[in-house]
Amino acid sequence: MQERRSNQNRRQETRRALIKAARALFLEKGYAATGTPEVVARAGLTRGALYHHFKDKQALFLAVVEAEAAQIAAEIEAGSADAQTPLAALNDGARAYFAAMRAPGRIRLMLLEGPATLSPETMRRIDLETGGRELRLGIAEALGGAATVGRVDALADLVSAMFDRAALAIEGGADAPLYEATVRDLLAALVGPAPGTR
Amino acid sequence: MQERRSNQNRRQETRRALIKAARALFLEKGYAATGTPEVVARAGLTRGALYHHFKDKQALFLAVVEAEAAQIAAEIEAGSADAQTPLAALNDGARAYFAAMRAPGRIRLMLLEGPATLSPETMRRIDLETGGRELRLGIAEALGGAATVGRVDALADLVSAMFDRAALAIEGGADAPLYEATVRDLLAALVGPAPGTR
DNA sequence: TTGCATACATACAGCCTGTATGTTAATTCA
DNA sequence: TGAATTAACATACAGGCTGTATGTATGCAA
Repeated sequence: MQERRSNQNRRQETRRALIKAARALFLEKGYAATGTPEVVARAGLTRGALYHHFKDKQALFLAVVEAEAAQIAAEIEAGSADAQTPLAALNDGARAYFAAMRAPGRIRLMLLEGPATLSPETMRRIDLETGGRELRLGIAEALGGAATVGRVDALADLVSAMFDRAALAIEGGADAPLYEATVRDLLAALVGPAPGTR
Repeated sequence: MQERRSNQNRRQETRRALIKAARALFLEKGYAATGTPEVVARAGLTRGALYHHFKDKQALFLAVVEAEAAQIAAEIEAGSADAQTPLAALNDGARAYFAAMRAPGRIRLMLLEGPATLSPETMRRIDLETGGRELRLGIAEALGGAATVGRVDALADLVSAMFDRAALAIEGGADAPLYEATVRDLLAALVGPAPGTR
């Protein structure tokens, strides 16, 4: 009664099982507190399989973070698809981002351990490959082409930092509506110092 | 030929030696890559001494981070002491902060591993106990009492996040003048949407 | 000076990571 | 089709690190 599986399928399934198990544990206990023996036990495999598919524990962590980033990006896109104006899209995106970041463990994974363990550059790359473009485009559009590319990038980076900090503060028990409103106001002030936003 | 030292002095000196050695290694190689054997070797002590003075490796790390925060706060205060207006003080403070963060390893220590290893709440507490008040006061003053306390806190937090991200980006090779200018403009827009800043 | 507490040093147990080696199943190729 | 090769794992091992338990000497207090 042996299951007959192609190597390709086998490989794919094993990788997924490892990433899934690791994701659950990294979200629950964090990177350092999660041992590879625990991961493979949960996946019903052995450490041999893990180190066959991933160079080291960090590579597994990277795979988990990339998958999570894609998931978060999808949630944000779903939440900001039908906005009328660029500013509205930014606001909807911000709301969706905060909602997505409420998932347990995500903040530690994506905002704390990710940068510390993988490097900010890696996180930035992942962000740009997944959801970060949206923000950059939104800001560029909202600024109406009145800014250089470099400036848009810098602004998007700084705004993204504010989003992250707001999410962090909210998880830490801060006044969520206050932070979200403050972010909204900053966005409005930043993007269009013209209309009567105040 | 025995040195005759009081227990109080002995204790103080040992603690300092441990923190100094740990600081050097944490700055150079990071928290996870630094082992306690290496720390005590550098300090000319043994692990027994370390675990006598600190509950665990994290407690030593906390001591290092607190000391470093105090040092950074001092550098910032020295660099922004003689500003004329609140906005000028904020700008000088920002400049001094960026300068302070250029010290090798500081960004990893204070912005990456600190939050990840100790928790953002702890880092926030340390920040408020050392340099963070300055920023809050500066923003409150610049806003001219037109905002609630909670709002000032949130704003200060978000602005501080921008500072951090800018420092991070600059260390990562980003265009430093561009980032610093963008931060300055954001500060100006935030504080006084009145003057002809553009 | 006698007894206790403090400041360390030494020794040990447990865990974890990464690698080396072994085994089985799939794929390739003659 | 069947032998050889390689991929996909499992098992076993070495080294290092953390935290604790235990031992020792020195300061301190009565």
